[in-house]
Amino acid sequence: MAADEKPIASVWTRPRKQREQLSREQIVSEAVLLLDAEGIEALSMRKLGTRLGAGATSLYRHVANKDELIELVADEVYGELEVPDAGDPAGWRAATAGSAHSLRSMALRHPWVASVLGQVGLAYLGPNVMRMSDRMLALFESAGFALDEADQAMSAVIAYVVGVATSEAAYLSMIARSGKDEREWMEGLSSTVEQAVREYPRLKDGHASHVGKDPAKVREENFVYGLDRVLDGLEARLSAS
Amino acid sequence: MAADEKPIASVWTRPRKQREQLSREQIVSEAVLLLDAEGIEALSMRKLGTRLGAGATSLYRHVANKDELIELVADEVYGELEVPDAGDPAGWRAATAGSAHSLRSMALRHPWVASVLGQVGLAYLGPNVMRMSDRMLALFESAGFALDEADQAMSAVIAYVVGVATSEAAYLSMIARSGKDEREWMEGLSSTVEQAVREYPRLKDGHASHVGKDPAKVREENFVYGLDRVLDGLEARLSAS
DNA sequence: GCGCAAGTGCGTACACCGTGCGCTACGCTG
DNA sequence: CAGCGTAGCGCACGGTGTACGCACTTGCGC
Repeated sequence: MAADEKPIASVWTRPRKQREQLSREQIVSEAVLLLDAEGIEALSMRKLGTRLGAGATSLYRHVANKDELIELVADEVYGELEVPDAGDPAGWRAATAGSAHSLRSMALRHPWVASVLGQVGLAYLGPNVMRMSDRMLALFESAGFALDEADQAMSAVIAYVVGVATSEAAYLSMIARSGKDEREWMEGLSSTVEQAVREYPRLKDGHASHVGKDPAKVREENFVYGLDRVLDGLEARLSAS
Repeated sequence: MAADEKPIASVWTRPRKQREQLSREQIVSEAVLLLDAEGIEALSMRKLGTRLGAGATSLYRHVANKDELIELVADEVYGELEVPDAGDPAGWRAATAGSAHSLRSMALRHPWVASVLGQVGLAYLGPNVMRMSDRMLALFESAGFALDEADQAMSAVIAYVVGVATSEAAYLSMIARSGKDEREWMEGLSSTVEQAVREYPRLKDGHASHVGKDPAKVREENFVYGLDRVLDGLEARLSAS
């Protein structure tokens, strides 16, 4: 022992330099992990800090505040989207449908995105959002839309997908919170539904016609149906000019 | 003074029975007011209680928890929707378009709804939601859709409108938080936008073509464009059978 | 090699949140 | 008048976002 312990203390006791050094990228990607695992309401600066082996307020050196973190995180997952290259005009419809499916499945992979879209806007300045907007716009231009209309057409498709995904994601996270299976959950609620639906024969029949089917498949079919209608409408517009 | 003050005390000093009596309806409608005035992040049980002249925790006698309150509040504003009666099939398109406009303008009147849709789902059991779903379904059935397809068609239209409204509402609340005018805000951001958009000529031109126009009008036109495409797609489907 | 500025992490603190619990006071039924 | 059910409330607990100032490390100019 003896003597001034401070300088010795040794490499081992000293807290590894002064932490491994945080970075914005690290923070954002750990936040995505946390969000995927526990949902939006479980994201707190403290918990995220702990996960990174850092104190709660250390994150503020790299991120202005929680809202900014959420914007970063939202843009991050937009980076997962796959938008095909603009090829021949004939492939336009398939390419657009592919992008739409990619967007939907991203939103279902990260259901918390849906609860964040209403705060964060959709198309704002994040590099990944911009890149994917640009690529989609290229798709529509190559199909024959003039720039202004291409923008409107793209927005329409995105709006449709976001709308579907919002409602699906909300539904799925509700189920996830209950800890049950999608099927179990529907069975558990069926009596309540029956009662609520009593006065509305149309809704009742609608519900009845889904019973017994695979809910995930039904959701997918509904998505495709609407997407086809949107694309039909756009295609008609295209061949009119 | 003198004597046992209790029974006298008089109607005036006595704290008005024991408060005016809260009710679920009162709570919900005051919550809507608060949300409209200050946005979603300003809604707290304490603040809402105070506004109602009640203690914070008194609300829990009428509402299970904050999440349930939010579900109630969401259903409440769905009650503002106007869905025309199902009349002759010819009027189907106009009636649907009317419903869509009604939904969009509700969402812009109450921009917080957008940030709540991702948590609350859309179509779940609230009486107002059910009533409006039923009426819209009637619209599609009277147009000639079979029940199952009517349901898909309705969902498609709603998804589109929700998607547009989500992004518009997020955008508008962002501006509202900044305290600026929509136009001022866009000007304040224009240099940032220009920089972000530098590498993407398509996005750049798209932005450029909007400059100087009335932003609210642009948003409305974009909405109508997409809605027309969706309705075109549905109408085509209808005349094919 | 040294000293200093810039940048990073963290402990503390504050104001606020949702909500469980148990007490009180009222209005109603018998 | 007794008693009971119910509504409101004060308090407390554990959690939140984040401002602030201190301690330390790192990198750069001499």
